[in-house]
Amino acid sequence: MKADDKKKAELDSTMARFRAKCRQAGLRITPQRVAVYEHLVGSKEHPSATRVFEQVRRRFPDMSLDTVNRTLATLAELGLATVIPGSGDARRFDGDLENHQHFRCLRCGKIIDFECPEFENIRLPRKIREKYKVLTKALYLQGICDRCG
Amino acid sequence: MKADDKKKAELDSTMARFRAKCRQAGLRITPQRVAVYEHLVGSKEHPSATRVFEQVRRRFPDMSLDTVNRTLATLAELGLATVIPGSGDARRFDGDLENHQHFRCLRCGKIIDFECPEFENIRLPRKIREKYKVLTKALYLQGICDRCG
DNA sequence: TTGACAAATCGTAACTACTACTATTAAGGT
DNA sequence: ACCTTAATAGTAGTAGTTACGATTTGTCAA
Repeated sequence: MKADDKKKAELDSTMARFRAKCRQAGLRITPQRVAVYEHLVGSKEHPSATRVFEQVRRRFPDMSLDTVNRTLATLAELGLATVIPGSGDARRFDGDLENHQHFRCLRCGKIIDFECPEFENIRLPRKIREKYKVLTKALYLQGICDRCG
Repeated sequence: MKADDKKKAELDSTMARFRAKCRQAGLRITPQRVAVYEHLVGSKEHPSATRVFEQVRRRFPDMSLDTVNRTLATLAELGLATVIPGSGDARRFDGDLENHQHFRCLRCGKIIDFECPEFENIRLPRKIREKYKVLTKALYLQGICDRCG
């Protein structure tokens, strides 16, 4: 199973980076943090904190939702995860650091990844570049997905 | 004061469009709706529902927050207002229908408008255009503003 | 290894944003 | 002016997030 081996190697290096980042920031590597992060990078569903909690709880029955929330916030601060733009519902998280954008279905809430090189290469207006410190730049689409349309 | 006259005329036509849209959708034109909409289009601060409530309450002391929330949702449905992308805090609304984008300061929460023709002319990937029904497209920036930086 | 320290966690409570419900009010057509 | 019914005020309920104290447990150094 070559494909599986490759996946496993990828996960290993991802986890190694996670550990490095934590150590570098003086953060402890707790089983809870590892579990939350592992779940996030292993999931393609862009989960909310509650969703992560439900899933991780199956392996750590007495983990608290607060820990999940704090951990996700920490991961976002470390740059190991991002909060996906939204319009007022529960925060949704993404552990994929590759440059990509999101489409959200207004009916079922599903979030779909896509790439848009044209957007990534865009030049922001001078007024913005010079006056403000831009930390994140996202193209955010909303609409109806194929299953709901 | 020519400038003032022009502003007044603009507001008049904006309110006329509001009335037309309501009538067309079979919605009643209540003082509360008018007050909320007037405040929204007159404000450049991209207010949250609570903020609108606080302001409008000064003229309508017994208006309820629920009405503000419902009205803002209605305005968004009618296409007279938009919900600005965010990362999980209170929804912020915008009554400006001109095509423009938003920068949000992570420190003070201020939202700044800007235009980006390059973005507006962007061509979305085929995969997205063909498979999904895209209803809104936004460029969303986060960072630190000039006053906070 | 063991022990000490401090960070992280659990459990729970508090808080905020938003939504739902019911009785009452009032917009808009006749 | 009246009647119908949508919209509102007031309030209660729900969901998401944050805060706090007591306890646990990584991490480091002896």
